[in-house]
Amino acid sequence: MTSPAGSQTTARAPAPHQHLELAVSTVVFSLRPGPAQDRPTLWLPLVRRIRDPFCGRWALPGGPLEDHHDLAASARETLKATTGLEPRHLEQLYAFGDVDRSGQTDQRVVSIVYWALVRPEEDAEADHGDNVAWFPADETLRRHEDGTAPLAFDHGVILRYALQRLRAKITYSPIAHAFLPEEFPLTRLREVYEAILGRDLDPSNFRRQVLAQGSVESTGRRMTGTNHRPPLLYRSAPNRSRYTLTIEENP
Amino acid sequence: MTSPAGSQTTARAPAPHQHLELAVSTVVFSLRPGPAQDRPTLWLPLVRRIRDPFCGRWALPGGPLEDHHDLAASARETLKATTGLEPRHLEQLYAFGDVDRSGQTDQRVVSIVYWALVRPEEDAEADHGDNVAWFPADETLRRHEDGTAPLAFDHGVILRYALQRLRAKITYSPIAHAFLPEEFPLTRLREVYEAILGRDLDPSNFRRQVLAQGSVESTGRRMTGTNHRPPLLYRSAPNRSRYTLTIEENP
DNA sequence: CACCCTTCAGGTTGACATGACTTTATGATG
DNA sequence: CATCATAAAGTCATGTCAACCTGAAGGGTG
Repeated sequence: MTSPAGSQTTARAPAPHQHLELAVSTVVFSLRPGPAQDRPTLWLPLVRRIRDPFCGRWALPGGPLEDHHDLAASARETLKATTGLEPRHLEQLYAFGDVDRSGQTDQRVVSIVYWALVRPEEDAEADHGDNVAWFPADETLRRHEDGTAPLAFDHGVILRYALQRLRAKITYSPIAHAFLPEEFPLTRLREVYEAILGRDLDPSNFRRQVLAQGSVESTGRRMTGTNHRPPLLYRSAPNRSRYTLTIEENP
Repeated sequence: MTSPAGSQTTARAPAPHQHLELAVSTVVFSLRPGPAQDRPTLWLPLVRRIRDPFCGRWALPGGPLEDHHDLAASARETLKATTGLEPRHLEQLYAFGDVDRSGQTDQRVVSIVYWALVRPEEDAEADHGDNVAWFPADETLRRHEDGTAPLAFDHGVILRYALQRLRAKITYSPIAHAFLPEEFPLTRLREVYEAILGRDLDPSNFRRQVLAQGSVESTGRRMTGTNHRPPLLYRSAPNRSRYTLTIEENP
C-alpha cells in the first residue's frame, strides 16, 4: 500500500455488503431559562427520525455532505434547511466513523460533526412542525444514558463530547459572547459562564478577569430603566487571543 | 430536507463530475537530533507521491479508509503499511474536506487526519526505500510556505495545524511521555518540552512543576554509569488529569 | 425628600503558583 | 583527594486568583 493521503486511487472497491456514506451533523447550543427559573441552562435542537433505523427517536440535525460545499458550509446549509438556524459560532467537533455506528449492517456512515452557538433571539424563529424541538442539554444526556429516552445512533456520545468541549473551551477562549447580543452588561456575560460551568462566579473577580484579558471593551453607554445602579454596556473586542488556531470556520 | 445526521438516505446521487473519496492520513512526530546537535527537534515521515496529481512531491502517509476498520484503526493500519510505524499516541486532528483540495476537478477527497507520537527507537526500523523519508518538521513547513519545497495537496496547512496543536497540548497535557521510553530521568522529559516549545526551561522549576502535578512517579531506581550524580528514574503516572476528553484512541 | 433596596464597581488580603537564582549532594575521573 | 558535571533541593521576589469588603448610583416607597 503506497497510496498516500488524498490518494487518487480509483480502484477502491467497497465490500459488496457495505455502502459508505458521508454525513455532516451539528450540535447547536443555546441558552434559555431553565426548568426552575433559577439559572439559564443549555438547550439544543433535535430532529425526530421519520424512518428506520431509530425511527421515532430524536437525532442531531444534519444530512449527507453536499457536493460543491466545503464541510463547514455544508453544515451551515443543512442546519438552515432542517431547523432554520444560522449560528453565530460554528466549529468542527470531531469525525465519528466506527464501523457499526449506522445501525444497519449494509451501510457505513462517517459523520463530520460540528458544534455551534446561537443567540436566544435566533432560537424561536424556526417552526418546523413537531419534528424539530428544543431540549435541555444536560437532561437529554442524562435521559440518554439511563435509558429513559435514548437518542438515535451514537448521538449520545456526540452530545456528551460536545458538552465537554464547550465547557473546556469557555475557560480559555471568549466564545461566550456568541450567546449574547451585540451589547450587554457584564452580568449577562457572567450568567453565561455560570450557566455553562454550572456554578456561581464572584461578580467582582469575574469583572476583573474579563477586563484584564481584554476580550470585551466598554461602549461608554449605560443601560437605562433599571431598578438599580445602571451597568455599563460592553461589546466583544476584536480577537487578539493567542489561542486561536488557524482553522477558522467563522467568517 | 428532513434527513438527520447519520442519514440512511440511499438516493444521494453524486454530481456526475465529482467522485467522493474518504481518506485517512496521519502526521507522525518523533524527536531526533537537530541539524546542529544543540537540541533535538521534531521530525516527521513523508511519503513521495508516485502518480499525479502532485507526482514527485512529498505527502503525509495515509490512504483510503479501510472497510471494517474504525477511523483510528484505519489510521494505524495504513500507517503501518506505508511506513512500518506503530505509534504510541494517536489522536484525531481534524477533518479536511474543501471541495477543491484533491487537485483534480473530477474528484473530491475528504481526509480524516490523525496525529501521532512515536519514540525514537521505533523510528528507524522501517526501510521502505527512498519513497519514505524523515524530515525536520519546522524546516519542512518553512520550505513549504516559501515555495522552496511545497508539499502535496493541502498537507502544508495540515502540518502547520498539527504543530500548533502539539505545542498547545503539551502545555496542559502529559503527552510528552509518548516520546520517551518506559523509564527516564527528568532531564530527558525536560528536553522533550524544550524541543517542542523551542526554549530552555529551568531544570529546578521544571522538576517542581512536573512532580507537583503528578504526571510522573518515581521508580525508586537510579540511572547507572553516569559521569555525574546519578538521576532518579521516573515513569509516567496513570492519567488522573481532568483535561482528558472522553474520546480516546489510545488503548 | 429621607430612607431603603438592589446591583454595580472598585479595592484589600491571604493562599498559592511561577521565575530567577543559590546551595548542596553524588558519582566518575585523573 | 581535588576536580568536574549534573542532580536535587532550597530561597526569594513577583504574579495570579479566590474570597471578602466598601462605597457608588440608580429606582421605589413612605
